[in-house]
Amino acid sequence: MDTNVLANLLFPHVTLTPEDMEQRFPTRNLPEGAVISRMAPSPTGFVHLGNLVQGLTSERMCHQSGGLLFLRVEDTDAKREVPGAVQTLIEGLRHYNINFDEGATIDGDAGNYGPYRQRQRVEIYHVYAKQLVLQGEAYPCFCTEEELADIHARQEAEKANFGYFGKWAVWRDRSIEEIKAELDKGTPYVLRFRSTGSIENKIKFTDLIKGNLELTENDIDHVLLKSDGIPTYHFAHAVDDHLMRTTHVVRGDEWLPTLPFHLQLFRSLGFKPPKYLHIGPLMKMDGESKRKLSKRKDPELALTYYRAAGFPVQSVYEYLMTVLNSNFEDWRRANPDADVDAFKFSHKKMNPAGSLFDEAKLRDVSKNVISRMSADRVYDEVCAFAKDYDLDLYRHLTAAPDYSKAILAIGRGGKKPRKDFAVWTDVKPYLDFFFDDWFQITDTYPENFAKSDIKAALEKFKATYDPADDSNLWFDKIKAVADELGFASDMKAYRENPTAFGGSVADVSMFLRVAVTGRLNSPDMYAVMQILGKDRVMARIDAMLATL
RNA sequence: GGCCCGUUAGUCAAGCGGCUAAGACGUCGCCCUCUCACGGCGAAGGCAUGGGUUCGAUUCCCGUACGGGUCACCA
Repeated sequence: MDTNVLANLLFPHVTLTPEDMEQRFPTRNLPEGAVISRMAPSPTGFVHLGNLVQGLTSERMCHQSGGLLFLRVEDTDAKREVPGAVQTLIEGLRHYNINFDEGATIDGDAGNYGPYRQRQRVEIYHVYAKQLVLQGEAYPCFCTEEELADIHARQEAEKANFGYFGKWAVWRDRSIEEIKAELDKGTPYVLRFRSTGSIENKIKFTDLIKGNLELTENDIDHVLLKSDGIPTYHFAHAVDDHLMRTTHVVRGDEWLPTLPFHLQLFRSLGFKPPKYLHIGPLMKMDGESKRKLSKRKDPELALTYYRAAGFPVQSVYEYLMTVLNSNFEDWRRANPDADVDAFKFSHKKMNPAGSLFDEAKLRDVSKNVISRMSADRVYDEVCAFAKDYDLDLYRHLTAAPDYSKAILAIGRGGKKPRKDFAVWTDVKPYLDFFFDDWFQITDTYPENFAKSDIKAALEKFKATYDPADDSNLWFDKIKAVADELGFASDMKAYRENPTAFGGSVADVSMFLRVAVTGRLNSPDMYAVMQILGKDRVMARIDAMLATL
């Protein structure tokens, strides 16, 4: 067959050539070793952990190598497109420190290698589609959906491999006349790749994460252009990543099975393939077994889930880093205050297998992250969270910012900061007793203490409490109260001979704690009283006394 | 079913032919000038399995099992 005739029949409007494209999108002028990579999501409006894992890897590799990261919107499937998705995506990723140097923006494009939305690149794809037809490596296929389903059914019956190949590839070797006849009728068609591969052959391939792989050649005549003229992912991937001069493709390892096809495409098009990093999936426990996190079943896959659950952005970010680069945790311990950007990310530290998503670990990372924040920062973040998810908390905090910050500053800073919060929803139960309208007695005294002792302790403390005292003097006074009651003021002595005393200074403290905070547990009582102020402390003790 | 990837404790993981097989989370126990939160110390717990190669295999090769992925005009 004269491929020239076919090419002009299918693409009469295409006058540009691959050479024109090369000139329009020249090789980028970047230093040796600079990584050029991209995020190429479809605009479904659903930003998930998988996106973030991939994006983080790309972003780190690009920006640590002096390269650049761009955003390309894979909107070739119009059915899945959600309005506003690009904005959601860009903003979501920006939260996580993923910023693009180039590519699609909320309302357009930025950069010289665009357009960055695939549906706007149709004429570019057609240049190469025509080229492949000319080379005899692509042909039209007029099969209907039903015919393809029938082929699949017959393959199933014959226990044959699935797919459009070999004898099943019914349009592969039709005459130009037959093709023209269908074209004249206006029958819709797709453009297929004419694969010369065989499943008898293996190809060797080195993935930057998985290492050396041995894959079976592709023998399927995959679709290049859909019947609406829009390319499939595969074809767009080859054309775009070549023209946009991508050096590294980071993607989920669900793409591994189609990699041989992609490699074929690059070769047929005369492109040098990029380096690939195929990341294992994030899994979760489902009963007894693991499985890949799924969009439909697992709400925790969505980034919005973590925001609603109250995880700081930085916590999710650092958790993901620990999953991606196993030495991140060690680095963080050694550099607790360093900016995360200072960590040297390496694809060599990435695990070839999938990882189980571990919320307990996330919580631990988060506690550490939050413990390193200043009180002001915590205040700001909690307010931002509460504004959307807990208005009551928001109002309390914003009505008394200095008071709130003082509370949040307890045990913060220093070498061994408190780690009370993993998520922002932990904040309210931690500090609610500081606010009079929330304060209530939730814990009660153990039965084995006489009310008279409790009463005496509270009264004695009241008589001597002076907020001007430093913490040592404050505590000495409590010890004195203990002594007067016949309680041990020295814990060591008490532990050695508990029966010799009515109780200990710890118990006296507990009497005060319940009266003042309403609970058996609280942060340091000295700090608590300092923040509450003498009036509140006295009022609460009086209220407790009234019940005894 | 075909093809592919993976497999070190409950989880995340170091390890890259010779080690009593790191560390972290979780669990449990003990300690720590008032509880809690920290912090410290300690414990339980592991190289899926069978063959090779080798003086020697967690490490290399093959099989098996198990887990995962993929076989669309979705990405």
